[in-house]
Amino acid sequence: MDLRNLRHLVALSRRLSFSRAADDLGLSQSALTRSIQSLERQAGMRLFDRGRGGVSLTSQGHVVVERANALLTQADDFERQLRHTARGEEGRVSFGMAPLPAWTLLPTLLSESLQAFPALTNEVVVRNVEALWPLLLAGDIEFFVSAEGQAPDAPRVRAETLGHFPVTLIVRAAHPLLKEDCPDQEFPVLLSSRATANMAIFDNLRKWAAGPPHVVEDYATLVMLTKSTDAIWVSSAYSVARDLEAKRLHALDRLGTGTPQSFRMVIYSLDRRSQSPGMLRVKQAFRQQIQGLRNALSTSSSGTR
Amino acid sequence: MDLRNLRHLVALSRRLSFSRAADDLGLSQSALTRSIQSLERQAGMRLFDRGRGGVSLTSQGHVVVERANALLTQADDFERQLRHTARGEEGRVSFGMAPLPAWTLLPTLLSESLQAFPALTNEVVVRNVEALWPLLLAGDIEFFVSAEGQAPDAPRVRAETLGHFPVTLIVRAAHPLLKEDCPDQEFPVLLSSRATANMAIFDNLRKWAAGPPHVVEDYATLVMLTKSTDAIWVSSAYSVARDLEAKRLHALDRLGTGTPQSFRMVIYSLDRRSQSPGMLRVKQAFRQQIQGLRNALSTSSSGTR
DNA sequence: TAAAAATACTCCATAGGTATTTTAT
DNA sequence: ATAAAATACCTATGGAGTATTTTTA
Repeated sequence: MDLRNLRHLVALSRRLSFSRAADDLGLSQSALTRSIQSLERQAGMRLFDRGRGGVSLTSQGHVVVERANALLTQADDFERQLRHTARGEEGRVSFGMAPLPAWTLLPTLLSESLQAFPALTNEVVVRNVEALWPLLLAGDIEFFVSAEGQAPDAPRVRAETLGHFPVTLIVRAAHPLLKEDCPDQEFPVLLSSRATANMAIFDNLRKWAAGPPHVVEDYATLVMLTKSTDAIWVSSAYSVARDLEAKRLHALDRLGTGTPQSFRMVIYSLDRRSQSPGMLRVKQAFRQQIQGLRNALSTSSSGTR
Repeated sequence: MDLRNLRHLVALSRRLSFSRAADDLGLSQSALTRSIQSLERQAGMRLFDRGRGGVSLTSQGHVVVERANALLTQADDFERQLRHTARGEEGRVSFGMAPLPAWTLLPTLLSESLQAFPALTNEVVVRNVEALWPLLLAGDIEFFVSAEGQAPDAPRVRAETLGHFPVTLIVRAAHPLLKEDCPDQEFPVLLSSRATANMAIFDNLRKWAAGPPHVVEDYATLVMLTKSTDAIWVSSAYSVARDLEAKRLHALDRLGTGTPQSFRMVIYSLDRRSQSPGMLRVKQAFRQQIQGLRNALSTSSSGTR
């Protein structure tokens, strides 16, 4: 059953004239005649009565046209949904996020997605990197976003850079270290991930750090702690852009030369799996967001000249 | 959007192997490969991930396959309904019947139709011939069945013979005329149609008839009258086969030579309209029924030898 | 007789087949 | 190295166009 013939059928049923209907369809009259003939042959019955005074539907024709219309409607729906799916505006995206990128990027992404593409189902898992790898390898998630780190060596993994996050030491407003005449003094250190504990930055921190860093995965808690104590939070300015802007938190310019000023935010996926349109959309959205953060921060810092 | 491609899609989604699926479809592996490629090109996205360990659906593929399945199901339904409609097992038949054929043929036809083809809607109008012609010409009914008569000359009409009905004079059991020694006596005459009043038979009846015939269109009334009075009913043995068989009514063998012994039962339709499968089915059913009546009556009359 | 549908023919796009090459484990 | 998918090349079916004939009111 060729849908093309059915489209011809309904066109003819509307116009009740081969010439006019053919015109509507952008076909020649003869082509339409043969198409309908072929359809009638397949159907095994006459669908139209031809006469000088035009064309009329037979009683069976009426029934068939109605059903053909229903079928064509569903076929059109299918094609439209197909286009949406191809654009990642429909369907499902399952992915993972490490806490820092989740806190930084997820709220904006989801609020945009929910209102722009209500038909797209987002399934997001927020875990630490160690927990995300097995999910990726098992195929439970299509990709995940985290700071660059070492991949398990077994599988073929595709790692694509989303952008660079500045490494920032964050302290509360009116923190002792913000004063010019700060006495040498030790402060507790907060981290969101154990992985960060091995970075070169941390060695540099030893000067003011009080003992081993506290690792807390929950961002809300970290923000609250940093605001209410003298702890130094090793994070990224991007993750608290709002609070920095409002001067509720401050960036400490004491990373020390020779230590990396930023880290790479990476999207990990299995290279044998193709990337879904939804994933491509998410990837692009994250890159734009990071670009936006970079611009916002550079203008605000140059704004305080 | 070609349904063929979608069938290939679902076949592949079931087998998850191009070779196997192609085999299922009666296609070569290369043809299936190209078909899926073409589909993916049209869709603008990958639907399958190919790997040595077989083939797997992408997340979008899953969604698309589900919808394709729904669409194909409806397409199959469409085709099945099309076949039914073509066989007259579904759809609608609108037709008319004159009282005599309606009484004789309709109950059997409808009871068979209702149980065998519940999806076929029957719309039957029972009127006298004069009332049926305008309905036919207006297109309200597709055909009607009545005894042969003169058609209005205006339109092109197709008249097809369904069979021959015997003309029968019918009287009650123990009617005076059934006795050997019946005295010359006059009896009232019953007709179901004014049209019959002009037939040659009626002249012959003058011998025993009492005045002009009574024309009654309602068959139940006619049967009741005939059974309870000495009236002579000019009808057909076919219309009261049951009562004749049970000897509640009797056929009077006094038509007289030279008068027609039977009349033609005809199905009238407009020759510019094609005949619907439903009409063809009804026509055939009527012919079979008339054939059956002929056999039943000839064996019963020969059975009383 | 004139308007509309049906046919005759031609062309070409494409689905499909066979044979072969590429790919991934 | 091998099994499976992708490609190359060819054929044939049928959808569509132009020109013409047939039909019918």
